[in-house]
Amino acid sequence: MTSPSNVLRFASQQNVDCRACHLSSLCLPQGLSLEEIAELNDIAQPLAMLRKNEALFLQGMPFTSLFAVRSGSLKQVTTTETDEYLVTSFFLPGEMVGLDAIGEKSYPGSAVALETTTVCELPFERLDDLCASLPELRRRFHRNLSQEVHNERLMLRLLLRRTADVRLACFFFAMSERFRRRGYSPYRFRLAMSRGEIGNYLGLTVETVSRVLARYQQQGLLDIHGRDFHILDLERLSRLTEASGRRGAAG
Amino acid sequence: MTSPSNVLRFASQQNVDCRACHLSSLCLPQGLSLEEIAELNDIAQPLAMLRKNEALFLQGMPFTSLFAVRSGSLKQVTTTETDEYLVTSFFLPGEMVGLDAIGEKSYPGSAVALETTTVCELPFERLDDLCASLPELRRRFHRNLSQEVHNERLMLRLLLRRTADVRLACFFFAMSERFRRRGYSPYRFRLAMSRGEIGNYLGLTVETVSRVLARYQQQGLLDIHGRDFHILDLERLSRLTEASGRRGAAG
DNA sequence: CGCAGGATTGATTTCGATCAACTGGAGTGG
DNA sequence: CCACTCCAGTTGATCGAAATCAATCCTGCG
Repeated sequence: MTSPSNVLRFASQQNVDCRACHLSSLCLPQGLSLEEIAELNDIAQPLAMLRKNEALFLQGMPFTSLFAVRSGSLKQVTTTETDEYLVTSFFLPGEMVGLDAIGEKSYPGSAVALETTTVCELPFERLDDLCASLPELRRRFHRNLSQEVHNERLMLRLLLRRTADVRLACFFFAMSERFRRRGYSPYRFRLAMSRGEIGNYLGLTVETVSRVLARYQQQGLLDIHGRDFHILDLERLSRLTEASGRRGAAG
Repeated sequence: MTSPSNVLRFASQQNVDCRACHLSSLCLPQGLSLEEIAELNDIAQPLAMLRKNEALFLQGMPFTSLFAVRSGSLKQVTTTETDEYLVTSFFLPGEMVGLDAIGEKSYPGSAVALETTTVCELPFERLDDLCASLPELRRRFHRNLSQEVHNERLMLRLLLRRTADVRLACFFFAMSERFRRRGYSPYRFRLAMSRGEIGNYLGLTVETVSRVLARYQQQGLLDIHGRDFHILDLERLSRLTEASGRRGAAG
């Protein structure tokens, strides 16, 4: 249980132009006018840099900003009242961190870098103001939030009634899609998280993750070397994903 | 698998005043000024009435409105590509239906009445416009959406690593809280959904639900008669809720 | 009264957690 | 440079929780 050592060390020496944040690669600004994007960029803060195990924010810190991942990756973890350590999300480049904090006064979990990671900050106060004047942004923003609700709900509800095999297939398929959407190869990628973190995220033990991966490897579905994954048969993986669960039934 | 027979029959004969919707009992308007609430009420449509198994909207229908439950209750069900029937939520009086549709062009699931149910409609178009002019409403609204993300995420992620016992304890505890928050007794309530629907919602089979309930009954935790539930020992129920799960581990 | 669908109870099986031992690579220091 | 340690990952054996299969038992309802 490696607790994050430091918090949010801004690389303030490199006073990067806001546009370096490449907000345009985020889903939020799609469909906005150039002027609107410019306005949005204006509120974005310079890049911040995190090293492995450093936290972008800690659970319970007052909510002030959303963050866009520029490079690297993070996990979000929540510690429950019963001292359970739950990995609730992973964030890849181009994705938005902190959406689930908007309603709260404070962040509901800690965002911890899985490797060297850069992010840019979007002060929520200003984003909120901007929403008032830019209807398209507001709509985009609502859509983003809402899809988050929807995805999580369906995803987890499906996971709930899936075997370990299928859960992992879903995980890799989803990861593949996320890489594809951002313009990376959907077939080959490196995931910075450990087996334990994947297991935690999916509600499985390390041992089970390891065993299932071994089986996949031996079936020629994936080629795995440490944390480098190579999807050999995406088609079959996708079919596995759809294998119907076993639990629960009618309505 | 009882498929909803009809769709959305408005009781247009009873042309109720908007205020009858009692929007004030929803969480949304809390903290708004009287004027703001009035404006919000102005966009609310008259009551609609649904009989058991009638749908408020069907999965795939174009998204137009949110709905506030006035009396009765509903389930939301999603049919996946693999023809699985998933109960994704239950809605009680005072709660908001359709939040997870906001981002989409269409409703991601069908809302079906579990019993005779009345709702009032909030056309989203107008709510959205209103958000532009009422910052407090906008904030409220964001908060609502975001909490939905957060709750779902945590709830399901916990469920994922809980035994059947604990899942059901969570379910009843949550229900109890929801009734309490709306001013009803947190100890005695009738739930219109079947065992099968509860099981589906929690990712358990009917048999397991039945067995666990039997155990609870015999342990003097709940008193159960059909669909009437009487929580005898809320304290113990709450403690059960916190019993740490078994799956997954470190990070 | 009889029937249908929901609910309960029992027997068996299977999946994945748990416990435990071991491997291998990266980092450390003598 | 090699021994040692440490931790992530793998592999094996066992056990328990819940699904599955299979009868009933209610209970409201036409």
